[in-house]
Amino acid sequence: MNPVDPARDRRGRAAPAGRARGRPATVESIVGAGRALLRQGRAVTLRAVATELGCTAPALYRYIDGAAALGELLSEDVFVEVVGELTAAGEPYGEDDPAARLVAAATAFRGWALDNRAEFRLVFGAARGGGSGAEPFAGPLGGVLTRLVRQWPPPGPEGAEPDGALAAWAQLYGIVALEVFGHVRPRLIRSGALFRAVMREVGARAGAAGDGDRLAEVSREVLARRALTGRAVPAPGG
Amino acid sequence: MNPVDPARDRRGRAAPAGRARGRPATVESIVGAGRALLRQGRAVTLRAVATELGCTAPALYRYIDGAAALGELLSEDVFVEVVGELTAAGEPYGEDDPAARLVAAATAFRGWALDNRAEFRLVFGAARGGGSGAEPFAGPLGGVLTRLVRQWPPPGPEGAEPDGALAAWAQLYGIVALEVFGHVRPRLIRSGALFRAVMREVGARAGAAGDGDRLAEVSREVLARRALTGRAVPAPGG
DNA sequence: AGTAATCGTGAAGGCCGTTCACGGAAGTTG
DNA sequence: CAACTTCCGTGAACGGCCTTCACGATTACT
Repeated sequence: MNPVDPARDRRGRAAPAGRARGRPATVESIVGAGRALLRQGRAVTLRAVATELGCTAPALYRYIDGAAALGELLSEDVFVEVVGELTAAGEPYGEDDPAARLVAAATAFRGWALDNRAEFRLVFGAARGGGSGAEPFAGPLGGVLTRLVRQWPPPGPEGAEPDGALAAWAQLYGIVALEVFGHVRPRLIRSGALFRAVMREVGARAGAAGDGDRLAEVSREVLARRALTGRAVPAPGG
Repeated sequence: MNPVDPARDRRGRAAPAGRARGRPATVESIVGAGRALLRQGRAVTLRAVATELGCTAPALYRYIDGAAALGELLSEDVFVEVVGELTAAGEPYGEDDPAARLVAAATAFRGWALDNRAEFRLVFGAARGGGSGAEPFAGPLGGVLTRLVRQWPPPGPEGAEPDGALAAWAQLYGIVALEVFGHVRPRLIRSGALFRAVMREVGARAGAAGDGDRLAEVSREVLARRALTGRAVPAPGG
C-alpha cells in the first residue's frame, strides 16, 4: 500500500503498458540506492538517494510515498536478505540436527548484524509509535521477531511449546542488539564471550545439552563460510 | 565536559559569583524541559526546548553544547532515574533473598520501559557510531548495560561468575527491547507471557529454581506498588 | 497529427541545527 | 554616581531536511 501501485496511476487510471514496464525497475533502483547508502554508512535521505540516481528529490515522489515509505521498503528488503542468510547458514546441517541449525543461524545472525549495523538498526531498532518523533523513519514491520520466527523456525527438542522458539530468539536478539547498539564494552564484543554464553543456553534449549564442543565447531564453520564470501566479523574464538 | 562548566566562562575566565549562582539551575531547567517533551512524546528539538523555556534556540548554546550534548545530558538524567527505580523496587526484599530482588528489579525495569518508551529508546536504543547518521542524537553512554550491572548488581547464587549477571541483564534487555520497539505481537506484550517465561529463567539463574510462585508474587507486588505511584502498566497476570 | 498521460524540474514553505554580530541588562570598579 | 566589563538573549542567516505545487518537456496512444 505504501509504495505506489506499479500497475496503476496516482489517480487510479490504468497506466499504459509501454510505460508501466519501466516503472517497477525504478522503484527497485531507489531501494538499491538506499541500500548502497546504508552500506556506506551515509545518511539515507531522499536527496541523497536522488543524487545517487541522478535526479532531484521531488522526482522520487512519483514512485515512493515519502521518506517513511522508503524506510519501509528498505526494511522489507533487508529483512528478506536476513532470512535468506539465516536459511543458508542452517542448510548444511540436516533436519535431524536442530541444535546445529539453530546455532548456525544464530551465529550468522550475529555476524550479519555486526557487519551491517545500520541495516540492523533499521529493521531491528525502535519501531514507530510513541517515539520521540525525531527519527525520520523507523522499522515499520509489525513484529519483526514474530515474522522471523515464522519464517525461520528454530526447532525445539521435539514439539516444544512455540513460545520456546520465540524466547530463544528473544535472548539472541538481546545479546546482539546490546552489541550492535554499543551498550556493552567493546572488549566484551570482540571476545564474543557474552555471545558464546548465550549460545550455550540456546543450544541447550534446542535439546543439545552438554554438546557444547560440537556446537562451538558449528559456530566456527559458519564464521569461516561468512569470511569466504567477503564478509568479516571479529572471530569469537579468539 | 560536554555541558559548559557552570563555574567557568566560555573563555575560561572565572564567572562573577552573583551571576554564577543562577546558571546551573538553567542547565537543569533545560534538561527538565527536555524530559517534559520526552514524556509528552513530542520531538525533543532545541527549538522546542527553547520555546518551552520562553527563549530562542541560540540562547541554549550559552549553556549547552548543541543537540548532541543535550541528548547526552538527557540520557544521563534518565539513566540515574532508572537506577533509582530499580534500587527502590529491590529494596523491600532482604539481601538474603537475591532472587526476589532480581525479579523485583526486572519487573520494575519492564514497567518503566513500557511506560516511558521514548526515554527507553534514548538510553537503551541505538548508540552513536556507524549509524545511518540520521538520528539527531543517540545514547552516548559507553556501555549502558555495563554501567547498569555495575550500579545495580543482581546477585548470583553465591559468587557466581560476574558474566552471569551480565547475561541475565542481557536476556532481560532483549525481551524488554523487543516489546518496547514493537517487534513482537502486541497481544503477547499485553499478556506478558514472554516476559514471565524470561523471568522464570532469570529467577532460576539467581538460584531460586522451582520457586516460581513466590517470584511471581514478587512481580505482582512490584506492579501494584508502581500502580500506586501513578504509573500504569498492562498487568501481566491477566 | 493531435491528444492525453507521464515524469522531472525549480521554486517555495516549513522544520531542523548552528553560527554570528549586535544590543540591552546586569554586575564590577573608579 | 559614572564608566567599564561581562553576560546573555535576539534576529538574521546558512545549509540541510521533507514535502507540495505548477509548469514544461518528453513520451505514448489514437
